[in-house]
Amino acid sequence: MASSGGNSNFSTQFSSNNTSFSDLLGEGQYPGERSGKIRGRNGVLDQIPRFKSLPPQSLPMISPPPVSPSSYLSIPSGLSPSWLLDSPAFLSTSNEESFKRKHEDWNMNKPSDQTQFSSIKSRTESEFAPVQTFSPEISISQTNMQSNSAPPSAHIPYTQPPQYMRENRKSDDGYNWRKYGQKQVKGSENPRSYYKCTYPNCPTKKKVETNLEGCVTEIVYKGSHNHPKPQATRRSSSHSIQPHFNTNFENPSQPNASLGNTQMESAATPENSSASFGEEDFDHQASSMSKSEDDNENDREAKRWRGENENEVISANGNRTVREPRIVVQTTSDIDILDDGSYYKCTYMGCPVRKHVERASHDLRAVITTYEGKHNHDVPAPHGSGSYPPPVNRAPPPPNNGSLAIRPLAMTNNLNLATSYPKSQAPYTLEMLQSPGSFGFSGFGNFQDSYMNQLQGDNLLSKAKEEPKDDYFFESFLN
DNA sequence: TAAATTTGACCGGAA
DNA sequence: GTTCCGGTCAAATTT
Repeated sequence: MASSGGNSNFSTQFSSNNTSFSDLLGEGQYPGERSGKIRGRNGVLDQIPRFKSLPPQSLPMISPPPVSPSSYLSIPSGLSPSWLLDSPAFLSTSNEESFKRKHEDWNMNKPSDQTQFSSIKSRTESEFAPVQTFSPEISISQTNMQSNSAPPSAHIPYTQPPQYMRENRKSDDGYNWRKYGQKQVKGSENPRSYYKCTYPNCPTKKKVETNLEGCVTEIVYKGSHNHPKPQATRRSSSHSIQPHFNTNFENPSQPNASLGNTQMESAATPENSSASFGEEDFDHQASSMSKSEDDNENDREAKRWRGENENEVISANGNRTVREPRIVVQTTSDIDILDDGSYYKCTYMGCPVRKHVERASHDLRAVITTYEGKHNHDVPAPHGSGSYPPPVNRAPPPPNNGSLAIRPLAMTNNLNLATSYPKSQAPYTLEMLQSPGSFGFSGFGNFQDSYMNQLQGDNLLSKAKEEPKDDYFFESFLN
């Protein structure tokens, strides 16, 4: 996916510096890597985190702290990116010393008044730590941003400072997970991590597969929690606030489906409803949405206890695979749908499809999506999947082995295809659902209808509502 | 010292 | 019976 592009950007931008890699590595230690010794899976990875600690000197304005704020921060609506850029923590520093100082500032110098930024800062430290804790779309977007102007920020795989991992133990799904194993699955370059719910006697497990960039590509849940979600999920004092630039199309009423934490499982767990507006600072911003959020939260909580979740799919063997809330951002021409006023058009070259999304007058949560034309191409391939623009004739999806897993559309680096495509042209992830044996209960057709209805309902409402903001947000960064 | 992660080894099911 | 491979265990490591 973005690995090719991202890495190439990485190397390109990096080599463009006169500073050698080793110079940049210097004596600096990776924040959080106290010993300076990185236990990597291979030599390359061993070096990566060091680079993360020392941004190239010629990096532009957003000289990334352990993690590039632009990468990990989700900025709430109403919070201008330029405001962030103007904030002290975003002031450029060009050497290690200043970088460290800045990082310390982030850690130490809390503003006297708990501003929005302080909340963001706190969030950044604790949850947007240098881990790949975001939706793959974000990663891709990040890559795209890099390709345009942004620095080769911290979006580098694998190596997480352990203390950050600690903080990530409790993912944003609200449950506590303990990693008990990791495997390199054959046939996939993506390592798979195994987690258990730490709640006593809770049998729930999950497998989290991440790509080489550390982005979660698949999460499979096994079993159900036999306990309520631990408290203090939504109002986490330690994590302060989670100001998210919400593009959670799956749950439009969630202003803040949290990203971050355990890899990006937070955004991908069944309880991605763990919207985490926590601090007063953001309450007012969230207030307009909080009620519906709470209502939905209650509903989701009820579903949780019934073993239901609007974002999950239950396979024949009982596994639950969770659709991740899409964080989809348009940053380059590598998009499939462009905002065209209240209209959207497919960006595939020569594709005439346009869609019109309008809000239903009788129900503000419903939208009416009208497609004009028909796609003359297949679903765009994931970024870095080998070819882009997407080939018209793409290899069929891998066979479903019964453990139904909907791979995040994340890799697609575009608008959520599931929501972008007319029902008849749903991406293969949905087609997978239809494959014989891939689903173990009857009435799947209804499920799919429901699923699609949801996608074309709630999600599109959100999308229609959020896309322009996404554009504006990143354009603000790029300009 | 406790708690959590890492990672090589082991186990068991499937081919 | 053998091999492969996913899943799990548990000692070592880290913080």
